[in-house]
Amino acid sequence: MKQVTIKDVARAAGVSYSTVSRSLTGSPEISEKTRERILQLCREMNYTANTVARSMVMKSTKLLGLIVTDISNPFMSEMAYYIDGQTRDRGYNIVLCNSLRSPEQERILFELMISRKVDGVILLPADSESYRNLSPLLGSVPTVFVGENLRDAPESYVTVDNFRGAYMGVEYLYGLGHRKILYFGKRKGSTTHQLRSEGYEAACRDLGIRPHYLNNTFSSTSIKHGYQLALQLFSQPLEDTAIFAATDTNALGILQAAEEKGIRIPDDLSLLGFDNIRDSGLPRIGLTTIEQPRKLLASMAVDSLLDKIENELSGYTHRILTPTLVERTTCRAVTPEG
Amino acid sequence: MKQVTIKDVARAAGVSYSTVSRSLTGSPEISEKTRERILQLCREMNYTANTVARSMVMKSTKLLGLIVTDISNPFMSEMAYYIDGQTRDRGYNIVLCNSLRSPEQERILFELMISRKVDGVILLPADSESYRNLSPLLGSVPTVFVGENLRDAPESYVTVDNFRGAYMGVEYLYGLGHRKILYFGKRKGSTTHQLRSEGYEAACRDLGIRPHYLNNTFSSTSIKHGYQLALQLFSQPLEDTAIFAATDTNALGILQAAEEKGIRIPDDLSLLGFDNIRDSGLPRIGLTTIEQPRKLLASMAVDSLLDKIENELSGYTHRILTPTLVERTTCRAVTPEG
DNA sequence: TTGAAAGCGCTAACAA
DNA sequence: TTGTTAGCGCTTTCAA
Repeated sequence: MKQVTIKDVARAAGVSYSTVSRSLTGSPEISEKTRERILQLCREMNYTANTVARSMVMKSTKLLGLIVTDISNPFMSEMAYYIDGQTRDRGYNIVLCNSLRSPEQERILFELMISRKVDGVILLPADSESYRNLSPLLGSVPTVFVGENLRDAPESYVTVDNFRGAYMGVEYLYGLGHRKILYFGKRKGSTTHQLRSEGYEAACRDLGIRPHYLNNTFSSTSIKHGYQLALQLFSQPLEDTAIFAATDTNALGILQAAEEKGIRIPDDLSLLGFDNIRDSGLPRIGLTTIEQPRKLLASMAVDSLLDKIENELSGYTHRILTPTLVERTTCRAVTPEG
Repeated sequence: MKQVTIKDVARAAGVSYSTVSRSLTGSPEISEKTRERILQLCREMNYTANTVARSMVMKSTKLLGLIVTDISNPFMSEMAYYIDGQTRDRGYNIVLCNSLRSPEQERILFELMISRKVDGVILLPADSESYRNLSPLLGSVPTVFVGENLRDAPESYVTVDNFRGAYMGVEYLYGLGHRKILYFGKRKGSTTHQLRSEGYEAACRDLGIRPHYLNNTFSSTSIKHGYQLALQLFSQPLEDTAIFAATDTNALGILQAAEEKGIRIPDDLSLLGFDNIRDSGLPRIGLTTIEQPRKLLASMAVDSLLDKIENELSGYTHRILTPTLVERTTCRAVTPEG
């Protein structure tokens, strides 16, 4: 597949190749007449500038690395959608990689992005250790972490206020009359989940009800894991009137187990999720949940990153967004006992 | 962000920079001793080769363009997941773009991929005209189309046998006793949909039942559109005992409308989808559907493309996979009338 | 086994 | 306004 280069165009036009370059880059130091003529010729010859060569001299690839744990996860793919939309307008393209939640893979990918000379990377981290694992590399490329609270780490991140989200969730359930609320899927190894369970606990304490947990013995969340855990839970009589699931995927698993066990939701049991993934809004599911504002999360991440890149800012920004409650059909009011 | 280059390493090692290059590329014409020493030094200096510069001279970026209509669509994101997995093993990375189903955007993106000098592109086309629109550019980069039947066009594609899938669907419903089967969401402007409705019609003819359609007046498919269309349908008494939806997203919309109208599925009406998107397997949904084998589709696409690239094959391949029926809970047996 | 040098396709500083 | 030229960081002949 023979490619036509700037030299071929120059030869055909009978000018030097810097003149062609000037026409292409929109340089002012060239006559409008010549530019028109050259541009026309480029079209005729089917010439498109070689971005790789341009990147070399410009020291900018206009490429952004996007490292997610798993693009087939609806939360991630929606984020990718928004991120692509908002960066392409600004002349960037996305190099997509899946870390598969492996810290090892994640490090390899991060190094790969560095050697590919991407202008920046947006990272949806594999776990709560990602920041620590990657920190020796963070000086090599502008980076923003998404969805993980890095507390006061000196690196940009944007996330949702998971503590507050969980707190709100408990308040909502309490307002509906629930006094026995189980937190389902508590999980180690993730700041996000740490904060969610802390928010739950704080709210319980403030409202004078007893916090209690069903721990997630799996290290990741998926519908299947939620289902297995819930099956276990439903094998004994349940005292609780409401379950607060750590994630929507967990909640979906609970839904499935409940259906099999003949437990009606919300009639017998209220269910509240966290994330508001796309699936949750589907007919027949209608999961009430705490929403992470994905579009906003994406645009904040993009803004932070491009600021860093384009203004050569060397600082960092932390943005914590407040989640909102999306009421659907899995929670109902009950009369508080006692 | 100062980057260390091959020259810095060479200087530090007291060798010429071609020696460093040889250590890195695994060239045989270098002593094992020197290589070890250099490699060690690279690690110490935190040096990673500049892929952009390498691409220039190698005339290969090890980058593949992936153009989808919308990565937030679960079908596409799963494809992306598999494609990434199978290409990264082979040293490639993916540049992801969304065409938003706009032929105009799609052409711009395709040109962008050409100027980025990707080694190949995998295209999930915006519509049935994509091949024609893009054909002037197809000579510039190895390409494979996914999910659209290009008939006998001289370009690689991999797709599912949509005709056969629809035919199988009708046979299944017929076997369950259904004689009045509505095809829901017939749509123009897509070979895929053309073939599906042809398969439906052929099966009806062969089985001696009357084909009839509810046309999709929207040009794209989404849950919302399916919902609106179904609402319209359910506003009058329905003769049919089964609906064959052109896509799972349509079927999901039907599910929602049915729920609102108090039509029980499958008790009052059987529903069959097409695609088997992830959502369809969710608890409480359990849509019976014709499955497109996504993982296989992805690996065939990757194989076709990499064959073309790595073996500099100038021909093309057509691969049409047979779909399978996934039985879940939205279809039930009825006693045929008459 | 190693070094010197050309060249990949482009941009931009400098000259004309 | 245009041309000449250096150089971006690398791989790969060709010589030594």
